[in-house]
Amino acid sequence: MKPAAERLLDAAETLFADYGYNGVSVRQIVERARVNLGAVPYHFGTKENLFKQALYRRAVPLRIERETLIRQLNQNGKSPSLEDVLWALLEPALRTSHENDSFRKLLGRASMDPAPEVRKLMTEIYNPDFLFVPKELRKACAHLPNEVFYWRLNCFYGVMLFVLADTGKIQTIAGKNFDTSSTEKALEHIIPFLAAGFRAPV
Amino acid sequence: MKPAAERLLDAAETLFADYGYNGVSVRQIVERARVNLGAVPYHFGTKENLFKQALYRRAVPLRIERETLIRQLNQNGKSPSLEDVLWALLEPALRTSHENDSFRKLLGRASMDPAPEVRKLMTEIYNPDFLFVPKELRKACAHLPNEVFYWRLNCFYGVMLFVLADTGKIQTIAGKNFDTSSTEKALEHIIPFLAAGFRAPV
DNA sequence: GCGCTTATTATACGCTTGTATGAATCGTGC
DNA sequence: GCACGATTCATACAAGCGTATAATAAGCGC
Repeated sequence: MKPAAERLLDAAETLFADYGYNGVSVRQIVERARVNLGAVPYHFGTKENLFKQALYRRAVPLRIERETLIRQLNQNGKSPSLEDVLWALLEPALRTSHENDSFRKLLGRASMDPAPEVRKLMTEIYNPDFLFVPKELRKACAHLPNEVFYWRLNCFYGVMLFVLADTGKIQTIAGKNFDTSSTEKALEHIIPFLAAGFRAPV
Repeated sequence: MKPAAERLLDAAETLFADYGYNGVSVRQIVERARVNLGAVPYHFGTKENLFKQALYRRAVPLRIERETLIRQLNQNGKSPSLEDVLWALLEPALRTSHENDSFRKLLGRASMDPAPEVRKLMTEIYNPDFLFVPKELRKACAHLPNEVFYWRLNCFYGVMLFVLADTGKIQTIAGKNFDTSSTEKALEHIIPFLAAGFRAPV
């Protein structure tokens, strides 16, 4: 059996993803993890820190992988295409997430969670991305005026987060046989959409 | 001074928009509304119903307005352009919302709130849209295969909700002088992006 | 197999939560 | 100006919350 701290992280990941930070109590987490209530103060101190660790456990490696991918793309000599950049930005998140449904949702939903504790953590962990992601996209869209670029970047984030969060809205409309579980298929559809959007005439 | 029930709805709208359903207590709402605690059970019964009424108060008129706009578009004889349909679908939500920041956020964020109570209400109120919105967009994108269309519809919802929710992410990146408060400007940038995405070659 | 660190347990504390209720107050038709 | 329905009020309740802690158990180098 996994150690208690790890089982707590697993349970926290799933529950926070499904019900949000304020929708889950510490007692619900320990019950799912089959762990004593005192284990939370012992291993993590506070609920907020448990949430933070559950997020960091996967988000930090993911961020590093994304940066590595982009670096490789740039090392190839010539400047990468818009599609390549979009792919490098989206693929790690989508793949990690499709290997692990809970974390995909957690990442997507936490990015939109208005709770101050969550917002604080998200800007903390994604401040490096705040500088990195736009910079790479900017290079691939050098011709766009600033204002236009930022509005389109806004659209990019919207699409990315909505796909990650996986609210099931599309299934409700398209029916159960519509499949969103394949990373390749998701990228195959999303990237052309976004690329066309970024390339739209001003 | 406004009656207590209305002030409760106003306070609920703002607070739920900023902190989420589970991030706000009834006591915080009555304090902001300058109303006695007992007024909530008296006028609304439960917290959940207060949330529901705060949502319905503006969401129902908005939905009706959207449907009217689309109907007018179709009455003009020839079938409307993709841009026209996108405009009719987005404009009421964005305008209502820019006249009332709280409700914009509330609508966008509630759409992504994972709390079961919220999900229940959102599908309840937006079931008519679930049939309506896609049908209109589908007509304007008749050439797309089903699977492609639904993935692009997914992107559409992502963009719409992210713009509504207004998380401030773009300001963090683009700086304070980047303005998202103008409805016209928002539509002017979002619609070409989405239209190009829907028109991307398969 | 003793000793010491690390982990787990049961339990308790003070506080906040949503909701309920009976008494006080208000507004208004007569 | 009084009576009566509609509202507002202070207060109470049980349940759940996050966190703390002292006692117990387990792991392990020696």
